[in-house]
Amino acid sequence: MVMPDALRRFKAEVFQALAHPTRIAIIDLLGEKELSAGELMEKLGIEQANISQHLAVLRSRQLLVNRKVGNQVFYSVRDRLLLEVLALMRTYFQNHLTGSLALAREMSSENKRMKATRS
Amino acid sequence: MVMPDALRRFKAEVFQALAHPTRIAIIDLLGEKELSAGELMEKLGIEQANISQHLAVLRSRQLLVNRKVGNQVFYSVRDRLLLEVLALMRTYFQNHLTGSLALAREMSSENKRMKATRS
DNA sequence: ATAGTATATTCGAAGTATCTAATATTCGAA
DNA sequence: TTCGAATATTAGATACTTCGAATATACTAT
Repeated sequence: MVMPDALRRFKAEVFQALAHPTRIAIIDLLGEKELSAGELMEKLGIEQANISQHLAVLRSRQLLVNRKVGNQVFYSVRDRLLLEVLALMRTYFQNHLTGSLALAREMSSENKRMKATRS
Repeated sequence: MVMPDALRRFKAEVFQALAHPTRIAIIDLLGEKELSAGELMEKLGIEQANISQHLAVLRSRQLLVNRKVGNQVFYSVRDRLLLEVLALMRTYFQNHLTGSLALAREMSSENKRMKATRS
């Protein structure tokens, strides 16, 4: 029996939300601790409007929640289960990165550092 | 320290591959057993060219492998870890589906059946 | 009230994804 | 070798995503 289409669309939307390097970086950072939009902007070194747009995507798919404190808006991951999914994916990526040759070349110098750190 | 950009792009590509309802359906079906392109086409009821294109996406990101048997091409999931990721996501979706109101409405009749089946 | 800071939204250009229809390739059987 | 079946690729139309620039909103402090 085939999964209901509505559920497949829902899943696809969540994956779609994760399908951008900047948004992956955002979720990884927020997995450690809550951060304001401005702090994220600083850490990622991208335009204010751009991060705001990416946050809007993650909000609209309900991967993030936010709370206002005065002038600032602090974001965090809505459900830590999502972080477990990402952790599992990390294992997956480690299994297959070396098979991805063009990438391996591009990353040869960053490789050792990476293995020592969390992602 | 921020994750290297090349790695973030690689991850994003994998999520991108999962970011389509038809492709999610394909992976779910192949999680049970190897199937030919034609069998997938039949089960999903979509155009031949279309499924072939979706299979090409999944192949190019190396989520699937294939073997030829005469005229046919059989596909299977390359790494079962990916299926574990999808299984975890199922739990995630169950936690949040009910919060997604428009969807809940759309699915009200399929709901009980769904909980009884694997997805 | 006004100015300043933090964040969100809108707009338009450029790029990417998706679909169908048409065509190409590959293989086995007659 | 030609035919038919299974699959892949290409082409072109349409829809979606992404970006930076400009503008809007919301809140604080003066």
